[in-house]
Amino acid sequence: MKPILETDQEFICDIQAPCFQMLSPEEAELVRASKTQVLFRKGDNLTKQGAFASYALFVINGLSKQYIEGDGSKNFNLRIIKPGEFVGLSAIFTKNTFNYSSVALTDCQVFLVEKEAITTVVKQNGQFGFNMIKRYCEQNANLFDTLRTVMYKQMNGRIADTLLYIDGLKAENPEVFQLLSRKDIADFAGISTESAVKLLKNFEKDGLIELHEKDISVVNQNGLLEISKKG
Amino acid sequence: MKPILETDQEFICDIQAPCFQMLSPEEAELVRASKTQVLFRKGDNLTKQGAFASYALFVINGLSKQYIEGDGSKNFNLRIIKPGEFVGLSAIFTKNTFNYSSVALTDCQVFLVEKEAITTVVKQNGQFGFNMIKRYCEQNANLFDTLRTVMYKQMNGRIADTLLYIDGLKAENPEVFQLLSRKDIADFAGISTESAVKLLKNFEKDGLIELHEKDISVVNQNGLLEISKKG
DNA sequence: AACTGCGACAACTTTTTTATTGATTTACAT
DNA sequence: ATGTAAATCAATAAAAAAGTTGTCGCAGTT
Repeated sequence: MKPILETDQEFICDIQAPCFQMLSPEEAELVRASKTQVLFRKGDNLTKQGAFASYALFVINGLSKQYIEGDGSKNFNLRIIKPGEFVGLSAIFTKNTFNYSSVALTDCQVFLVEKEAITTVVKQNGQFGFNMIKRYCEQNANLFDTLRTVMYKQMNGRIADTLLYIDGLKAENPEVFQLLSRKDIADFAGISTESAVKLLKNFEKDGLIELHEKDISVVNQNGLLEISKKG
Repeated sequence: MKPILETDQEFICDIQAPCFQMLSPEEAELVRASKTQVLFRKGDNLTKQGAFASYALFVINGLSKQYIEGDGSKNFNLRIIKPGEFVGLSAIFTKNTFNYSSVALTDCQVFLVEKEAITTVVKQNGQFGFNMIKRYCEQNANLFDTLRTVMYKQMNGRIADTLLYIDGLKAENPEVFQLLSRKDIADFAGISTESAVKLLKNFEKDGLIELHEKDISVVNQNGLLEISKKG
């Protein structure tokens, strides 16, 4: 009888991603030894806000969304996680719980790498550490932008930001809008679902975007940038 | 500004569950110090098969289901997890990955307790260890039963087993059937959804059960037991 | 070869979820 | 007080998921 596979080990049996290319053979071996590969199905949680985190996740393929949970069921979407990105890095060096949740928008093949392996390698390999820091900085900058948006902009500016952000992912992932509901878009903008629907219609009427079922095309990017700037 | 709570710390601020009553004040303190409380919303994964496990979960309230994932999207449901039960114990003493997934059927308030705290307490406190072993044994026995069912029984017997199992939870959780889809029931019995639907209809026709929307009442328990025995 | 048990597929119905729209209310800012 | 931004509510429409049913075919049994 064929044993039931916990993860599809054959699918990607080694560390191909560019981010791991700079590791020495020994370091690669260390990571390899303390990693496991998991297939998260569409809808599965990659991380749960508040749960203990003894590892970081590295996405090989598939898209997921990262969000913070508030009271009630009001979530705020932070970003779309793309292949080649880490999730849960923050849990490694500081807090030992995840400070956000994330959920797979499509099936996702993911490496889990234990904390110790990452910290060891970072300490040994400056280039790898540098990359890690760079990722942190980018995330940080994005968080500041998000915070600014939430604090100072109103509906129009927020949804414009959201549309520009997601549209920016469309080149690599043409299907990205199809994966998101109106509620998801609203949760990115931090507004109510109904408001999001109405604003999208307005934007379409104003010739800024086009709505085809769930897909959205940005027609007038400068117009959206304008609205984003006005706030 | 009110800080965003990661978990509802106020909701249950101490360890009330009977299972923790036997701990000495120091032991309780150890557990308390290395625990965190998380609200898993309906549909959230409590555990993901194959992911690293550095903690066990203790369910305070809410129901969830535990299942193993195969290839494709064929899941096999193992059990309903009730308040007062542990999830992921197996990951603590042996393997450091979860060997099953579980998902919240209702919102679930859950303690996560770090591995080390549990092992320490078990080593110190024989009574607590004894309880832990007892839980293991029960789970083990259930797994053997399940295995037997899967190996030797056919559809009728399997679905009878499933109905008897879930019906047994109804006293404490009258709504349990409403939380399960026909696919869920099929996945407990290890048969196709369509077969499950047909068999349920047959059982109703034969006066063994009654179907009201999603709820199911066992009318003739002995009949089901009979079918279960016949296999 | 005929039979049995059961999954797979297809067509269809029902239920649930998501999306949409207008009307109303709340909360600030002026 | 008045106006504006945006959430909430309620009603409906549309889309997606779940449930149902009949038919077929495969794999083992007899």
